[in-house]
Amino acid sequence: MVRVTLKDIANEAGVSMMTVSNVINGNRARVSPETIERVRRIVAERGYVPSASARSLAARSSRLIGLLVPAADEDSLTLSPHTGAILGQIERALRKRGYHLLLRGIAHPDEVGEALQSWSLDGAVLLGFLDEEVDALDVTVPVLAVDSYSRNRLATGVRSDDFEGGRIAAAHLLGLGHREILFAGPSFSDVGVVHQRFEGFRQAFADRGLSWSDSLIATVNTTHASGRELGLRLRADFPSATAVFATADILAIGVMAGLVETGVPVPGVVSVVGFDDLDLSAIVTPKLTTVAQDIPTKAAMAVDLLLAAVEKRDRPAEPVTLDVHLVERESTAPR
Amino acid sequence: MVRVTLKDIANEAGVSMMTVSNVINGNRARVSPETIERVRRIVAERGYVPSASARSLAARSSRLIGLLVPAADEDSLTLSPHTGAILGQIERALRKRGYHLLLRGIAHPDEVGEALQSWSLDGAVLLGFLDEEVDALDVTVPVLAVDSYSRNRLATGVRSDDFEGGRIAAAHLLGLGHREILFAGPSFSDVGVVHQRFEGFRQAFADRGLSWSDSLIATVNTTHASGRELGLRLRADFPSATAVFATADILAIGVMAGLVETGVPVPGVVSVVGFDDLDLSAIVTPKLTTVAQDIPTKAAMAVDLLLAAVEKRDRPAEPVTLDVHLVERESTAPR
DNA sequence: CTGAAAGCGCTTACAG
DNA sequence: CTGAAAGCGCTTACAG
Repeated sequence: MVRVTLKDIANEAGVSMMTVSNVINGNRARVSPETIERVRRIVAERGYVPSASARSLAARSSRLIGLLVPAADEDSLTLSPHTGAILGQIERALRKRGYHLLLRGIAHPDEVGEALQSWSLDGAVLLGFLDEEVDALDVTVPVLAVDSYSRNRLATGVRSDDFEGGRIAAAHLLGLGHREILFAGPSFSDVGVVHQRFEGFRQAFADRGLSWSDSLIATVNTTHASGRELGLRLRADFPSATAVFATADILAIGVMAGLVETGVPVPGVVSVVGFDDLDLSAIVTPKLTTVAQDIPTKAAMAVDLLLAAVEKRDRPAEPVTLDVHLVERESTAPR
Repeated sequence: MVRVTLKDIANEAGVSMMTVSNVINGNRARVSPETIERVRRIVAERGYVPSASARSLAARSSRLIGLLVPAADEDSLTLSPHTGAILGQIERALRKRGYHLLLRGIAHPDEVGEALQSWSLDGAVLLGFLDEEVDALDVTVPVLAVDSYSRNRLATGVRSDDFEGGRIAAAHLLGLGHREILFAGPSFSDVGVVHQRFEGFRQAFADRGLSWSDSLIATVNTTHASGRELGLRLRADFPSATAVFATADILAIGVMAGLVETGVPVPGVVSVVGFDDLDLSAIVTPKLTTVAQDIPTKAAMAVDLLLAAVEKRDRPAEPVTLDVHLVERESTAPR
């Protein structure tokens, strides 16, 4: 099986390779309509597919975008439900614009540069990296970090309005009469997203002239398992808490599971609010009240901003912040 | 920013490009230890990263594997929880073996060939295609279809023991005293996986010398929403049914939701068994009894078989079938 | 153990 | 509107 090449098409059409190239790349102004027609027909007949590697070697552009996701050394990709949801959307947006997607797990930050260079990627979307990792990035092509608050000028961020999300979550619970509200999430010295949600959370107290006891913080991983553990020991460790704001749905769902296991009804005794609005969150019992992010828009925006930078051969534009809203379901009740 | 090339390294090391190439590709036998050492050092110092497109143009191999997933025209990828789980594992297995992954949504079957040719992919994993689509495939590089029973010699299949899975699901329900068991799944004229599960399901009845009324089939999509709809109308449409075997967990969970919404307790009045053992299935209420597939092994096996074929420049080996087992949780009870 | 030459399949200026 | 030449950064035989 030998490959059909530009030269084959050119020979058969009786024109130069250049002309075929122009037809294929849609430089219509440079070729006569009849030639275009003839070349098109032969391309279709012969089933010619241009070689992307030859093209990317000769041109400056590969039309390949990396989707880079952290991958602990021995582990598979961190494909949380949230990551999975955004991934599918990104592939689609890219495909519609004629780009291909290289999916790559990153075990060590240095691999980012290697991944970019190796395939001459035109750009990359970073999904799930810590701000400090994004800060340290030194890249030569446009890069876009999802859910990042990094100040690195080489990587634009796209994220939801995490501050506002934290604020409305707390405001909702405060409105229901709760005052002792536990903030549960990963350590946020290094995760801007969580930090923002925390600041918004506190703002809601301030807005009401209330103070919030900072002993009501639980530092946990963003997993169902560690949420469950927290739920199991909640009454022991935080006896005064009547409500929990968890920084991710999967975590909130774990907390509910742990609570219920120890006989604490949700929302009867403890109310729980999450963040994300996963599909899952409307399925569990009780259905989770949560701060909804617009994931399709986030993915579309990420691709738009990144490709704008790629196509202008420019650095990415300003960061973008997307609206969030509260979805009230069954996991919260008046105190 | 100009790229560091083979030639730069060769010049600096005072050797030919060929020698550098040999060092980089680990042809150690062809270069003296001192030269290797010197070249290695310079490569590290200069941060040289080989150009994958140049390499794949010159060599026969791109070390790029496609992960092809159906994508309805207007939709994003069909990234079900099951697909998402397997995807992360595949990326990891490939990365460990020095391959890169191109993720591509396929809107029309013809795009498979185009995707393979465009980037000179060394091979591809097909995830979630119908058997009839795999049947029609005419490819020139090794291809591996996950969950396929296609007879296409050009595409090897890897799947769980779906027949056995259907059998143990039904045997479990029969053992609990159920006799009127609904089979709920997608139309299986074209999906071998579902067909196999159905045959196993019936086998369990035959094993006990029982007959099964084939009016107890519900054809539904594999989504939570259509499961819920089935749950809502279950008592009306199938009044005799005391148990449901759904061919996917996400579907089973939807059925439970619909049932509970109409006041039918699970497993009090109706028992439900799923298939997959998603993370989700241990989280929902009641926790789902299901047939567990070994997804990490399925992914690893897919990659192993595919790369064996790629590296031998051969067609894929024989199809592989993986064991399944029943995970008893809370959604089933004696009749 | 090491190297000079040809070539992979395209695109990019530059001419006409 | 069309083309001949050079070159992108590698690897593959083939020599020595």
